[in-house]
Amino acid sequence: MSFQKTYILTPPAPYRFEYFRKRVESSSNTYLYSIGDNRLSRAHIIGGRPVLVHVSAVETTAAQEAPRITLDVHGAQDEAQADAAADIWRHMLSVDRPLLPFYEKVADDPVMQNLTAELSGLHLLLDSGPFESMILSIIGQQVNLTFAENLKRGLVELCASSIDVADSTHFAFPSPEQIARLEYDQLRPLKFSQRKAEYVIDFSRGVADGRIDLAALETMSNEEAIDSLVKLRGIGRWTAECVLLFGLGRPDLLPAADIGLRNAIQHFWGWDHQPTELEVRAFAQGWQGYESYATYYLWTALGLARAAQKQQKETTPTGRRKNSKIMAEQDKE
DNA sequence: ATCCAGGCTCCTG
DNA sequence: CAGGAGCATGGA
Repeated sequence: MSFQKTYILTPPAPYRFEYFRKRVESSSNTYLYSIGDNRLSRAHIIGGRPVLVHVSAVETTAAQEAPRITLDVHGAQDEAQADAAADIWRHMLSVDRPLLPFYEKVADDPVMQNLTAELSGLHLLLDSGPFESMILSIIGQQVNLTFAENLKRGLVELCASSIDVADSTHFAFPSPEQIARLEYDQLRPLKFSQRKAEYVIDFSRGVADGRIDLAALETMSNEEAIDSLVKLRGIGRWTAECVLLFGLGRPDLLPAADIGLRNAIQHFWGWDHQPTELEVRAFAQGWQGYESYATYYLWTALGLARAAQKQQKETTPTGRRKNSKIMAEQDKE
């Protein structure tokens, strides 16, 4: 007895859905997303019940034409629940955020102009909301990405709701209540440090019992929201900024201390040193209103440049041990 | 082996 | 109050 509804999204051009698929694949988010031949699937828990969303897109090769994105929502109890799932996806895919104003804003900088042309149609691809974003960001603190994925998968499989469809299991990201019910000792065997277990569970308990009001972040300025978040144990500025960018989708967030952003500025503008946080702030004056986008494009471009470098190194081998393993790893990127 | 990962807290001097 | 150890593990 379940409700099914299909939504067609037609975001403003330029929009390339391909970037979303690649991002999901490269971050090996297999604990949340399953990748089929022509679609992505993910479960969400809404109103205490899990629903399943299949996402597919028809892309044209014309740069100025946007894709038609289809959302198939299964297992909802009623139309309101299905609509809520569709809203989450509109948010995650940034379909209501045209890119052209950003491109125009940075058009007078040749480096940025080059990047926006290269990555035309790349949108901010977000987490489902501030709670998920916070938990993922806390887990991602300090540790390498592979290890972080193991922790995330372990947490999700430990406490999340799931939907079984055709012998595959789709886990929804756990609700605050589901994580709040855990004890620290349950996360230790998953290789969480004691601290990390405390940060994740304590934050969830705060949200679950109402001490932490994530909805209130919506009406705050970036600085107000960051100030309120960093008061919480385990949450520093970097983590708060991640939540504003990837959880709330703020367009104008500048993570000026971020090592990736500083590396990117040094790399693409040919600085002889890594810019300081202060230098980043001065440098970013020209991005005003679109700092998140500029940052996101620079992270992406630097990632691609690094991958290309790696590939280059690979094609001029000096020794060829473990060839097959290295190839397999490259395929993921 | 050693050092660092898209940090942060807590302890020390 | 700056500076540094410690966290848990994987990859270079």
